[in-house]
Amino acid sequence: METSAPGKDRQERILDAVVELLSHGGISSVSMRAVAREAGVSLGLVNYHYADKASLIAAALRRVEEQDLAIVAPDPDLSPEERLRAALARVAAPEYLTTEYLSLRLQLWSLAQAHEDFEQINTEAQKRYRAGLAALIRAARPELSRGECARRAADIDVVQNGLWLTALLGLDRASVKRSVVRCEEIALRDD
Amino acid sequence: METSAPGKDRQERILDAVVELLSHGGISSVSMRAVAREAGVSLGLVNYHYADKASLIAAALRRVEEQDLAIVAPDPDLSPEERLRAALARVAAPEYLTTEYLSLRLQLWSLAQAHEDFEQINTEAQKRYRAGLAALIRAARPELSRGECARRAADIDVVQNGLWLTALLGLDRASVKRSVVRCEEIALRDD
DNA sequence: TGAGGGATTGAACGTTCGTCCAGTTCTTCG
DNA sequence: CGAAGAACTGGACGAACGTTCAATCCCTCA
Repeated sequence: METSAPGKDRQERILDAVVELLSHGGISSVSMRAVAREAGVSLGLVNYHYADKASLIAAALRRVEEQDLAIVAPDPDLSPEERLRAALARVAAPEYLTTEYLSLRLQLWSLAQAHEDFEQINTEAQKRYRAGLAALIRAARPELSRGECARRAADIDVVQNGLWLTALLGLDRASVKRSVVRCEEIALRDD
Repeated sequence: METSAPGKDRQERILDAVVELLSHGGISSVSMRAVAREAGVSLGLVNYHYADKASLIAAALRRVEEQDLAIVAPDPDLSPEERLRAALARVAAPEYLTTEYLSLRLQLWSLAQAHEDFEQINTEAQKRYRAGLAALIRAARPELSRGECARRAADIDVVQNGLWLTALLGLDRASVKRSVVRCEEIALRDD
C-alpha cells in the first residue's frame, strides 16, 4: 500500500508541537517533555528522531521558513504586475496576520539572536525571501536595474517586518492596510 | 555625606545584569544565578530585592522602556520641525543602532508575547512612545488634525520597528537611511 | 557603645531540565 | 513463520533551576 512512511507522521507531529509551543509561550515553554506531551508521543521518541534539543528546534525553524517562502511564490494566473501586487497583499492575508503566526515569527527572530545555528537558518531564509521579492519586482518593472530591484525589495522588507511586528504588538488594521499600500508604492513607482 | 542610598547601587547592577544577559543570550540565559554572577552579587540578594524572577525581569523591562522614551523627548534647542526631524533621526543614531540594544528590544517584544505582565508593560510603553511622536508631529504641522497626527505616528512606528528589526537581522546601512527619510516624508508631507 | 534593622550571604530543598539507555513493540521481507 | 532492524517507550542520571531561610555583616542612632 502507498501510505506515508511510518515514522514520518510522528516526526511531523513533533515539529508541529514545537511550533505550537513556541508561538504560544516562547522558547521558555519548549522543553523536550512538553513537546512530547503536545505531540502525544513519548519523551524518548523525540530524542530518537532529533539528536538534541537544538537540532529539534532547528528542524522546526527550517520548516517554518520554508512555508514563508510561499508568500513570494509567483501566482501563475496573473500578469507580472498583478503577481507582484498579490505577493505584497499576501503579507496582510488572514492566514499570515494571525497572532499565532506573527508570534512564531517573533520567536524565530529572537532565537536567531541567541543562537548562532538559528541565526544562520534565519539569515538564509531572509535572503531567499528578498531575492524572490526582487525577482517579482523585476518582472513587473523590466526597465529597472537589478540593483534597484534589490534596493526596493530591501525597503519593502523593512516595512513588511515592521507591519508584522506592529500587527503583533497591537493590531491596527488601518495602519496595516496603509503599510501594504506603501509597499506597492515602493515597488512600482516610476522615477 | 550625600552618597547614593546603600542598596541602590546593587539593585541597579542587578538590573544591568538582566539587560546584559537578555540582550546577549535571550531569556533562556537569564537565570537567577546567572544574574547574580553577572552583577557580582550573591544569589540570595537577587531574591531579596525582587520577589521572584518575573518581577525581576519586569523591573528590568520597565527601566529599558523608560530609556526608550528619550527618543521622542523634544530637544529644546530646536524649532518644532527640526525637533521632529531630530527625533526621527535618533532611531538610527549609533547609540540605538547597536546589536546589543536592538537585540534587547527584540527580546522585549518576544517576552511580551509569552507573558501577560510583560505584554502590559510593553503595550503601555508603545502607547506612550506613539503619543510622544504624535505630539512632535502636531507641533511641527499645527494645521493637521489630532487624528491625522496619530495616524502618521502609527505609520512611522511601523517603519521604525521594521527598521530596527531589519537592522538587527542583517544590518544594511543604506536601507536604514532610506527608511529614516521615509519616516520624515510620512511625518511632514502636505496633502 | 551597643541594640536594632536593613543588606547580604551561601547552603539547602524540591522540581524540572536534557540526555541516555535497556528494553519492548511494530514493520518488513526472505 | 521468524529473524532483523526500525520505531518507540519510560525510567534513571546528574545538572541546573527558582525559591526559601537561618545566619552574618554593616550602618545608624540613641
